[in-house]
Amino acid sequence: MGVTKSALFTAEQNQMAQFAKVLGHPARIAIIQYLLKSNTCINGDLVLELGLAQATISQHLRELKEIGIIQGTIEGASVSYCIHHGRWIEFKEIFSALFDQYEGPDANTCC
Amino acid sequence: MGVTKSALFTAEQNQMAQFAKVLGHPARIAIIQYLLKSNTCINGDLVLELGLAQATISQHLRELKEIGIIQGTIEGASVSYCIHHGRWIEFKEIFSALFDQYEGPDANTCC
DNA sequence: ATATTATATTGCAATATTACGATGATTAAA
DNA sequence: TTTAATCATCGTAATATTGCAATATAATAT
Repeated sequence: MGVTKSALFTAEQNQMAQFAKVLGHPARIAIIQYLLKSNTCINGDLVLELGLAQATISQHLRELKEIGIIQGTIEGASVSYCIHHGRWIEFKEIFSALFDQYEGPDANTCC
Repeated sequence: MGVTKSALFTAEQNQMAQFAKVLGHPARIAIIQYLLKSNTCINGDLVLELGLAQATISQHLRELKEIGIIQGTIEGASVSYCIHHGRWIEFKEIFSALFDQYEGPDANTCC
């Protein structure tokens, strides 16, 4: 049916999945990496850097913005994007907690 | 066109995106969390826990297995799943590195 | 005012994902 | 051996995602 049954899961599970989903495209990973390196960038920078069409980059930027991991500021005729500090920390902590929860293989019960 | 242009990105970017994509569904987050709590589980456990059909759970387990984050062992008539230690550590480090790369907002250049 | 630059949005085609019933394969129990 | 239990795979319907050309919007420059 193609539609995720979000009602079966907790708000936290849905949020984690939504964030992971946004990172689940190499263009969006590349945009994040570019921002980590350059602090800011505009759509046009990414068009040159990634080799995708302007409309496509704009769409990826929107998804990153919607989940809150980046923010955009109008700067004359262009829009300057950067990492959203608070949101970055928030997701970092959520996923660190997940990763740290793993204790390592249990010799008795592990398959 | 619906097909990701993987050729435009580095192997690392594609790998990170593929892993994030697998985590990008609440059922798969829930499966991971269940495994973190119980060490092992079988398909039937998850059907009861999550409320999705057996075929659907099986499909999600396959995706987690394909990326390597879990492994399955035949245990009589059932299959016992658990976290794949090495792969877990590998992804943990890749994503920790990404998250730690962020230095915080730069007052001069940040938007 | 007009042209230029930069980005967002719309509409569309191709492909991918999600979910599940039905079916098949395998093991254990009766 | 028949039955039940467990899981994977196939086929299919509904929906989502990806990518881009065309167009719209907004700011700046001429």
